[in-house]
Amino acid sequence: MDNNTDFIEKLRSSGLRPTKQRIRICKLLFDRKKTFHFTINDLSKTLKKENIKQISLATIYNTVHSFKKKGYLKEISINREMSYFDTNTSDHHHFLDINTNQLIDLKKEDVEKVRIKKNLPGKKINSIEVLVKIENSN
Amino acid sequence: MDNNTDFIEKLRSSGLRPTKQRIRICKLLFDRKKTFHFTINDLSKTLKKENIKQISLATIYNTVHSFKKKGYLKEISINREMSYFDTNTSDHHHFLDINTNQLIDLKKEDVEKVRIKKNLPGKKINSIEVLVKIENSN
DNA sequence: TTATAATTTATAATGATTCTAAAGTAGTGT
DNA sequence: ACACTACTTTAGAATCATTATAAATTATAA
Ligand SMILES: [Mn+2]
Ligand SMILES: [Mn+2]
Ligand SMILES: [Zn+2]
Ligand SMILES: [Zn+2]
Repeated sequence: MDNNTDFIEKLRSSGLRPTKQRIRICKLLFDRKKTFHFTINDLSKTLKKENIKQISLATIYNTVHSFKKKGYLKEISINREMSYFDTNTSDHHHFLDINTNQLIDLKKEDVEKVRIKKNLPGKKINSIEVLVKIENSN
Repeated sequence: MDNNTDFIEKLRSSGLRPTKQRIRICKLLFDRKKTFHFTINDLSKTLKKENIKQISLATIYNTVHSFKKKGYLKEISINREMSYFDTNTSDHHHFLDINTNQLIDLKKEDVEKVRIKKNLPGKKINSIEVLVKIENSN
């Protein structure tokens, strides 16, 4: 369980001044036992519900993108309508439930290592992303 | 090499009236030896270059989405900024060259079958998409 | 040929994201 | 504590891809 000092350190270490807005965002994102997936819209609504004065959208976007750049968040883009951020920054794949639009982590051991047999001269692999769409089986 | 009659048949068989706009789009998309990837923007620019009277953007969007719904095109969404359509409607995966933003087909034999070991009760797999990002290796 | 429904088109609306520039704040040095 | 400066926040405007609208055009069938 992190405390403010940890967040301040986290922000500082990535070149961001610890403002109260950024610390509130840190609390929401990183003060948890488990990692999770969220959209900017989710985050913005949660921040609004916390009564206090609301944080401007621009600050939310800027902060989330800074965290992404610093590697504290990963972005999982599904399509033009759906983009999730992920507090799990390890290398992993996802289920996408197309009935609920929920993203679910696949652990390393849940997916057999993906082997690519094709190789393009002058190019190397940067990353491999697997998205498994699931639906109700009824 | 298809001819107009084939396109008219293709349109008819999917419940679309063969208008000259749709036939021009068919020609561009399907009158080729090899399948390819394109964006709406690519398609729109190509259509503009063909001197003749240009086709409205709304018609381009509507037609492409109809073809997608009918299964004549697949959509490969990379992120909010990049969405490709694919005239290769078979089940296949992709390289994305992050230096050029080019999408490249991976054939079935280029990717070892992806095995998912996790299983959620009440859910079944709808599709598995693998995106392999590549970059200059120099 | 005429009637009807489908289609095309120009244009407006939408909505997520980014930009702007004015007001506020954190860090630094005194 | 105070003042200075650079960084940050904010509301609102701008952007841009996509979708909606509704009037004019066209394909089809009687
Ligand atoms: Mn983004
Ligand atoms: Mn689409
Ligand atoms: Zn995840
Ligand atoms: Zn393809």
